[in-house]
Amino acid sequence: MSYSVEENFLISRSIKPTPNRVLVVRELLRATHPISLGDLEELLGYTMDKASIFRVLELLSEKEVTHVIEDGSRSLKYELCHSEGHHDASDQHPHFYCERCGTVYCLDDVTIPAIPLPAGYQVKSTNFMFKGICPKCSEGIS
Amino acid sequence: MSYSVEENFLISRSIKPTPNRVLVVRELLRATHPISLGDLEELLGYTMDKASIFRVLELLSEKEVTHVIEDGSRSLKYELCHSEGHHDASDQHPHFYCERCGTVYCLDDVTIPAIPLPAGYQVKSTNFMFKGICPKCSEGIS
DNA sequence: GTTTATGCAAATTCTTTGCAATACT
DNA sequence: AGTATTGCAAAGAATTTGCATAAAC
Repeated sequence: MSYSVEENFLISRSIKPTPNRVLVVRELLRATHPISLGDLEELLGYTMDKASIFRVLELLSEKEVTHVIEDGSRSLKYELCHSEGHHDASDQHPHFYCERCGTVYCLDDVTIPAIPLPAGYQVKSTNFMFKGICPKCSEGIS
Repeated sequence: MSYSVEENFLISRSIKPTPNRVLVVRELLRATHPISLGDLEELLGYTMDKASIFRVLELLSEKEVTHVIEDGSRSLKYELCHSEGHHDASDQHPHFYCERCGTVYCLDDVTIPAIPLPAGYQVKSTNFMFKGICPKCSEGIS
């Protein structure tokens, strides 16, 4: 008996793969953009209660498996970290929020140079957001 | 008859200085950190309705006189732009959100190097946030 | 049998709007 | 008079919690 991709994903991060967690992780793995709790409800066909989705996302964030993205819309968006298990420099790619279509793009290829802060600030995480119009909306395609 | 600092501030930005606007701007000018609508209510001794505060903040944001800061707390925070009238590079200083005391620091002295994005992204504004523990909380002073 | 996970309902919190009353020009 | 501003009340929207049931171990 073998595990599914989602189960492996969870087990490798020391999280018990319950049915709801598997479903949520499946959507997060599929997603090409950060998605909100409401997006997940919709993607799952409103078969899972939002409190349950909330608790899965809460757990994934606690375990540092997801990033939480604030993009200026009212709702938080989530995406899986690229690194395994912990936030690190490779996760600190910036995001781009399209003010027209609302999509959040992960600018994976954009590296943020090291930015020295004044003494005393202990940085745990970063959130770099660009806002404007995305390529698709610029072209009028989307 | 001369104008107050707050009135001058508003007039120079083509905003009519009503009593509420003057009071809100006074607090924003005094503030050393970005503050929320709730903070303003408290600072004003709950003499101004939150809907009124909201509309002043809305107007100031429309006129690009304030920045809106998302720091991971549930509430938006506001600060006056440093430049006059328009967002520009000098406003793009990063912020630091202290996860312990909730304070948002403006890292004015920290300059973000120019970060080239892939073709097609039209950047209108940026929001760079560091999160962690601030110097005061690190020392156990605050 | 105890712990963990889930769904339902509702509470919380923050933001935003409708509308009547007031103030300004 | 007519427009703009304000306060009060309530609506909206998203997040979070309490609790009872169901599942897992």
